[in-house]
Amino acid sequence: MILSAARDMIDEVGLDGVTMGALAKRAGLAKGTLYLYVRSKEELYLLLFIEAMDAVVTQFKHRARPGDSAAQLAHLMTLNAQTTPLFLPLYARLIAVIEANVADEPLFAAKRRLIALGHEWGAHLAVVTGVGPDQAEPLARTITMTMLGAAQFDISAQRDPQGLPDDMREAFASHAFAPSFEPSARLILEAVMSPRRQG
Amino acid sequence: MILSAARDMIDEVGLDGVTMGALAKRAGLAKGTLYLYVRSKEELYLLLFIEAMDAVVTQFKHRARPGDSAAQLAHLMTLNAQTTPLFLPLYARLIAVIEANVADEPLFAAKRRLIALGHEWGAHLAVVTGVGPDQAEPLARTITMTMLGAAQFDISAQRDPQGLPDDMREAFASHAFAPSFEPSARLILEAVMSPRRQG
DNA sequence: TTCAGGTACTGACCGCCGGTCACTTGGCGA
DNA sequence: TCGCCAAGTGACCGGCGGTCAGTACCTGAA
Repeated sequence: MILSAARDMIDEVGLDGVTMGALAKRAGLAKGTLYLYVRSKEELYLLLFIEAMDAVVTQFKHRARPGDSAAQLAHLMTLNAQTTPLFLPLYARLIAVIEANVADEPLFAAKRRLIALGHEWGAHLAVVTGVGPDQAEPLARTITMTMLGAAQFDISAQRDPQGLPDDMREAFASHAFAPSFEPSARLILEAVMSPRRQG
Repeated sequence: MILSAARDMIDEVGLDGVTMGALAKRAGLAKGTLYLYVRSKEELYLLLFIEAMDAVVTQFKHRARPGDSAAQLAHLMTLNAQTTPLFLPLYARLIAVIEANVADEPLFAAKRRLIALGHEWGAHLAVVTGVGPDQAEPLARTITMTMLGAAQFDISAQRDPQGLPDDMREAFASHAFAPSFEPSARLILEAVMSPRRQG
C-alpha cells in the first residue's frame, strides 16, 4: 500500500525528506506506477491529512463530554492532536504547501470532506461546551486557527536541540505544540464557557 | 536594490512565482551576483519579513492606546496586518517554508530580531489592554497564534474565484484574513479585558 | 605607462526532483 | 495458441536553486 509506505518513509526521513523516486522504490513500484495512483506528491499528503483529521474528529467526539471543564477540554484537544500521527506536521503545511500544488478536482473533493469534518467537530464542541448557537461558530473558528498557528510553531520545535545556542534552544522548545496550544485553548474556552457554566 | 526588485516581482507573480534567475535579471544582475548578497531565496524572504514585522509592530505601538476597547484593538490589529505589504503571505510561510531552508547563522540572527520585536509588541499590548503581568504573555501568544492561523487561511482566500463552484467560492472567501481574525481577536481580547475594564 | 592585486560581477554548468510517456509484461478469455 | 488490455516500467524531460572558474575593471605602486 502506497499510503503505508509513505507513512513509514515520513517517519524515517521527515515530511520534507520524502522524494517520489525514493517513495516508489520503497513501495516496490516504479515512479511511473506511483503516478497512476496519485497525481502529485501533495495530493498524497492531502490523503494522509484527511485520514489524520478524521481520526482526530472521531476521537474528539468519543472523548469530549458535556460537563468537561475548559481545562479538561483544552488538554484533551492537545493530546488528541499531538498523538494522532502526522496530524500536526501535515496541518502546518496544509495550505501554504499542500493545497498550493494540488489540481482543482481533487482539491475540491478534499476540501469538502475537510469542511464536513470540521463541522462535525464544531458541532460536538458546541454541545460539550454548551455555548449558544451564535457563539458556536466563532468559537470553533478561533480554536481552529489557534491550533493551526500552534502546529506551525511546532515545526520549529521539532528541530534537534543538539548544538543550538542556549537562547535558541529555549526559543525553539517554547514553541512546542502543547505549551503553545493548551493554555490558549483553555483561555478561549473559558471565555465562552464561563458566563454559562464552568467545570 | 535587490529587496525592492523582489517586492516588485512578488507583486506581479506572487511569492511562489519568484525564481532566482528571473529576480536576478529583473534586478539587473547575474544569478551569481544575487547570491553574493543573499545566501538563499528563503533568506531573502526572511529579510523581507523582518521589515514587514517591524512595520507592523511600529504601527501598533503608534496607534493602539490604553482605553481602546477590545473591538477597537481587534480592528486595528486586523488593518495593521492586512495593509502592511507582504506581511501576511510571508508570515503564513515563515516556519514551514522559509525557516526550513535558511542556514543556521542567519536564521538565529533573524529569530533573535523577531523575538525582540514580538516582545515589544506584546509589552505594548499588555499596556493598552491593562492585563496583569501573569496574563500578558499567554494573551500575546494566543493572539500571535491566531494571527498565524488566519494568515494561513488567507492564502487560500487569495485565489481567483473565477470559475470556482459556488460552495468552494464561499469556502475560500470565508477564509479571508479579516473575517477570520478580527472576531477571534476580539473574543480573546474581551476575555482578558472584561474582568478589569472594557472600552 | 605598466602591471599586480583585489573586488564586483558573470553565466554556463551541476545535481536534484517532480512529473511524463512510449514501451514491456503478464494474465485471461476466445 | 494467440490477441488484447490493464498494469507496470524507468529513461527521460524541464525547470529550479545554487556553484564556481573565469572576466572586467579599478587603483595604487613602481
